[in-house]
Amino acid sequence: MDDELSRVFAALADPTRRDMVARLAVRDATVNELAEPYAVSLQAISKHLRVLEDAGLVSRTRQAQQRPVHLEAEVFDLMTKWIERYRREAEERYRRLDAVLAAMDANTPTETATDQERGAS
Amino acid sequence: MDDELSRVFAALADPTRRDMVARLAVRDATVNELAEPYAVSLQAISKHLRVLEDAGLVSRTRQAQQRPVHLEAEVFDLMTKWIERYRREAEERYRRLDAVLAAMDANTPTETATDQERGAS
DNA sequence: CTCATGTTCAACCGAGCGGTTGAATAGAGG
DNA sequence: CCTCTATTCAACCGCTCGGTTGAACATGAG
Repeated sequence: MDDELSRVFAALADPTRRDMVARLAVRDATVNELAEPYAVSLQAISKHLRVLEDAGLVSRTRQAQQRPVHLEAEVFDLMTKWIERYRREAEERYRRLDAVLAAMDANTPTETATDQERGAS
Repeated sequence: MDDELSRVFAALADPTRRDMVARLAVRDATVNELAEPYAVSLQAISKHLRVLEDAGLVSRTRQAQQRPVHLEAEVFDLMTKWIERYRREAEERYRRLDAVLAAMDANTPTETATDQERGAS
């Protein structure tokens, strides 16, 4: 299959699955309980859960005939780390550009501004 | 189409697109520059960029024949907010469970523990 | 054992995705 | 105008996805 990060992002790219995650954040639930609000078959929900499980977002135990679904918080960190890393870089770059523009505005527009930009990279 | 959050998650579910985002976090780039490292056609990269653009992750301007691609950091916040919200809920629930277990360990294991859990929900 | 409940497996279907190739468009430059 | 470069459009292909239905499996209860 694909790498874990891809699986996690793909799993959350579906509104039904995101909604299930949101509900599982409140409390564990069985497949039937999870399926109740949606106008799709139980099998479809079962498939969605498989996707979430493969992504490591949920785990399942057995309890009599039921299979309670539990949200695993750790995988979220993987995403958050990835996102935050590049968001920070992008924002830093944005601030740097702001500084450059401010410098260009303050000083005479010479090559100083572009030098600053290169030096910071 | 789907909602924005779905588009963003779906866009980042592809390793090539995530890699492009990573590189765009460092500096803007043209389609040709972006395509260079990958063993796929230029048209495939063009499609990937369309996906990223539709998700609001990148923007494009025109500069002579080139179309420089620029990473937009704001959309990352949308994801981060969604993720953090449910991660926090899940972790809080986990801590609560820990407390319950600790209480069960400390006191005589009566119905006190389960009462606490119900009361906290 | 039998039965009801809860869940999953299997096969199928239409839509969309990531990739291809070939042709078209946009703009700079001789 | 013609041409070269950069990029996109269009049609197609194989695969995966989200959904369906019908059958199978797992387990607790009578």
